[in-house]
Amino acid sequence: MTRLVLIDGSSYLYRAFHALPPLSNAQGEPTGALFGIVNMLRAHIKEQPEYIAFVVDASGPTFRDDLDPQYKANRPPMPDDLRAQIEPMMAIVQALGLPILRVPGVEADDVIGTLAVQGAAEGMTVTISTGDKDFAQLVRPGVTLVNTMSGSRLDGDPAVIEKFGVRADQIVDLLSLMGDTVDNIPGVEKCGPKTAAKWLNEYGTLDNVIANAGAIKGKIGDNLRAALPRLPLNRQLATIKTDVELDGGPATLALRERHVEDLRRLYARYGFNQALKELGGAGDEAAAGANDASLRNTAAGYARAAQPSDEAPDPSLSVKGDYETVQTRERLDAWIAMLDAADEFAFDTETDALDAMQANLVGLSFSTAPGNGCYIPVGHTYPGAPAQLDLHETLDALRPLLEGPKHRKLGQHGKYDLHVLRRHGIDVDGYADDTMLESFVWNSSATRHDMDSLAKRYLGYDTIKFEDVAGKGAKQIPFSEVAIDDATRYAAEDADITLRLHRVLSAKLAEIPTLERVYRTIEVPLVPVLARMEANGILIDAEELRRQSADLSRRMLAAQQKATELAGRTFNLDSPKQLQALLFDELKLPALVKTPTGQPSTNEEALEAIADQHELPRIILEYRGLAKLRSTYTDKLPDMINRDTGRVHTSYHQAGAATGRLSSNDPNLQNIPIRTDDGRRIRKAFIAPPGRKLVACDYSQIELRIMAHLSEDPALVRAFASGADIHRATAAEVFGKPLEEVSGNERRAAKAINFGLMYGMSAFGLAKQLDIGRGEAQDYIALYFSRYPGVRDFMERTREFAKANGYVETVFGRRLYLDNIHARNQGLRAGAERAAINAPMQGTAADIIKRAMIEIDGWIAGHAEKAKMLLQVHDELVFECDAGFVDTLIAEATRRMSAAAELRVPLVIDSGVGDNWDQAH
DNA sequence: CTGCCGACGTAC
DNA sequence: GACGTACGTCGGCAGT
Repeated sequence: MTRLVLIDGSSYLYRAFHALPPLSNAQGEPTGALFGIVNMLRAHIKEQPEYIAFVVDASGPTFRDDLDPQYKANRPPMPDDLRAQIEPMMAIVQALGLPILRVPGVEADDVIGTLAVQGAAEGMTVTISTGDKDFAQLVRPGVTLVNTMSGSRLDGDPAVIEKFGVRADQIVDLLSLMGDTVDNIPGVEKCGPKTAAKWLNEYGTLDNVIANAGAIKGKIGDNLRAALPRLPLNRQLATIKTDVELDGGPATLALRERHVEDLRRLYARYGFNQALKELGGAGDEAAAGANDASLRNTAAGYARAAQPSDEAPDPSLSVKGDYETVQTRERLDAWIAMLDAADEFAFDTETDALDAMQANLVGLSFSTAPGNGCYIPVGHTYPGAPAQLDLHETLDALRPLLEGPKHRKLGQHGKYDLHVLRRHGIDVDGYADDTMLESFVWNSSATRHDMDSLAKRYLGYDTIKFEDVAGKGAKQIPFSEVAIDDATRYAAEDADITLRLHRVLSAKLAEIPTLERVYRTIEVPLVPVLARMEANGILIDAEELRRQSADLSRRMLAAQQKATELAGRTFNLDSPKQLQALLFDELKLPALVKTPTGQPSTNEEALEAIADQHELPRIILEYRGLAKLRSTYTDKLPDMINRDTGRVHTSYHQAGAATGRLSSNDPNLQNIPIRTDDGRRIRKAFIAPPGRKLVACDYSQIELRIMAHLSEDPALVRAFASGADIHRATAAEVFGKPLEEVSGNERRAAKAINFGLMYGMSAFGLAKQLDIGRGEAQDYIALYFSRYPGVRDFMERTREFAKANGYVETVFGRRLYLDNIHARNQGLRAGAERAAINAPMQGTAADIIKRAMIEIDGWIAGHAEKAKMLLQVHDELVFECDAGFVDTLIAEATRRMSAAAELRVPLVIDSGVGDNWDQAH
């Protein structure tokens, strides 16, 4: 078979630049992207293809620019550090003997497409080497796609379908629907790969999707219809040409002799020592293809890496690793020696369950350098599983490394591993970096910070997925039953990739000192604090909840019977759809509120609006309230009690909310009811054990205080300084009367304005909130701004900052990027502006309480028997402590909470004590 | 039976 | 179109 390799130089250059750390040579010239490219090229040459070409874009416009002036219009200019690597790259490609193709007026994509089709037609085996997914459209018999950076390979329709959900011949249609933000091609709003694939699987082709656009329901259907005129153009832009006029065909692209002296000079200049070493046997073809020994887990590899004086290990971040399964005491000791010699290493644990408070350890993995890694199985139990090291012996041997602060430990979501290890007797110290948190601080707007997503985003690397080794759904097996070879590939890769990610992300954070500081002084120290709070858990009175459930059930049944009677038939009160049919079709009640999808809503507001016309809406509201409490709280919480501890252990998600807030899940203890009497009763079931008390300390009006601080509004700052009830003071200010003459209604209005402002509320929203006219609401707001002009200026400044910079920041420098701040879509843009106004306040509050938690945790460590921190609810901390320690705890905790930030207004803490959480308020 | 999404409602 | 940030439950539906 004759082989033809077509290398997409432009895509690799960009991807290598962004995936690799900003390396430089001894002269300070940037070499990161170059390094990735050279490794990729050497891998291809090693295969000795007969024909090969390195294809790059020529400068100047192409036919796509003629089709759409906006094409690639929002591409940022090439970074200088990347531009500087182009000439050296071309020189090395030349010296390696690769034909370079650069065709004016034609994009590299189209050159590659044309040559691929010609090559396949001539019977060649064609490999397209690229980092660009768009090329999947060219996969066909004889044409394979590879990405050496991620190791992925598409060699036929089954592989394409697995990756994209459609056949290769449908890829263009898929891309047309999705659009491409990088190339500035607008697709169907909200239509990603999943939706596009779904449509194509249903209708086959883009033309058929267009023909049936009327049949697609919902908002996404509207989006599709709105995009229809654009789609044919998208298809033209997305289609890679296969019929470009070229001077020569594939047969003119023979791999030439390499120029050893040039290579030697170039490799030396850019510090590619490994490649240089392989040149040693000049003319020896085998040497050129030898694997990079420093990346392999040979005994020699360990010895080299174990020498601190040795040069840094090969920093390639984009190759597949080579991993060892550690099954003997000798190999364990060898790894321990290597870990001990490293300043920092990445670790990961594998367990048999997702719940860190229940999971058993199945194995551990470690990595000390990109590409290396080991997996130490200690708990695989399937029939025929090979002998493994003893769990306790292994942990004891690793204990000095893990429990000492000497080595910097890196993890991805390490809080989980800290829990697992603690429950197996290892108290980790020196947990120094967490890639999930690095990613979160770097860009909190990104929704996913899991390792698979980060590897893809920052390394262009496709990781082995959990389901690849353990299956999914009903067929999923616990990790303890995964074959050890599979487990090693998966688990050691986790540690390896964590380490590589850290190299990339820590370099990024270092570029922005405020972010680095948020990460280093807030997020990283918070990890063990949260782990301790989660481990503490809170005691639940299950009997009390059962009684409440029974009471709720009784009242639900009564409501249900009444509802059936009123409706004249049975129906499911839990079904908005059935409710909608009953209320608006059968009973002909007016549908005054619509859901976001345009359906008549049956939500609280809608039912309240028609409650004076029929008895049923009121009954449904009654039922809803009861059902919510029972299903979400009184029935569920008793099930969440941990069998071993007898307590409920929530899990705090540290990278969950873009503003920097924590979130809580399994169960969510940050939304336990408090506003209604029925709901509030649930808090009576959160209790302290005999002889102990629950203490709750909360920041009084912290976000409004932050608004006063940020806006520097004199009247608002003065109001807080005076210690007055802030809503009353606002009412007095706005309505122009003494504090004591403010009516209840005026205070309520002022409170609504205060809160509404922080959320970017409009007059429309305020009117709805207060059930007043829109004009009246507008008057209130105008009056408010005339009294607090600093607040209006602050809001305007914040919007302007967001528009100019694309992000807003907290007092401590945490950033929130606002992707939609320049959106064409008015609704999206307005939403981003509201988020911009809210985030500095919500985010600063989050920073402050996190700082307080770290300080309090440090103090409480010396009193661990007497007091424990249990819960955080955004502006509140809940503790459990000995009855005789309450006063000390309140004094010490409130002092630290107040001192967590120096603002222009005081930070006031309210506190309460009780036998349960209700009393403690 | 499983997985996903919309609707709804709880918290701060 | 109109109030920011979360999470959990349920019904409904598509697919296995």
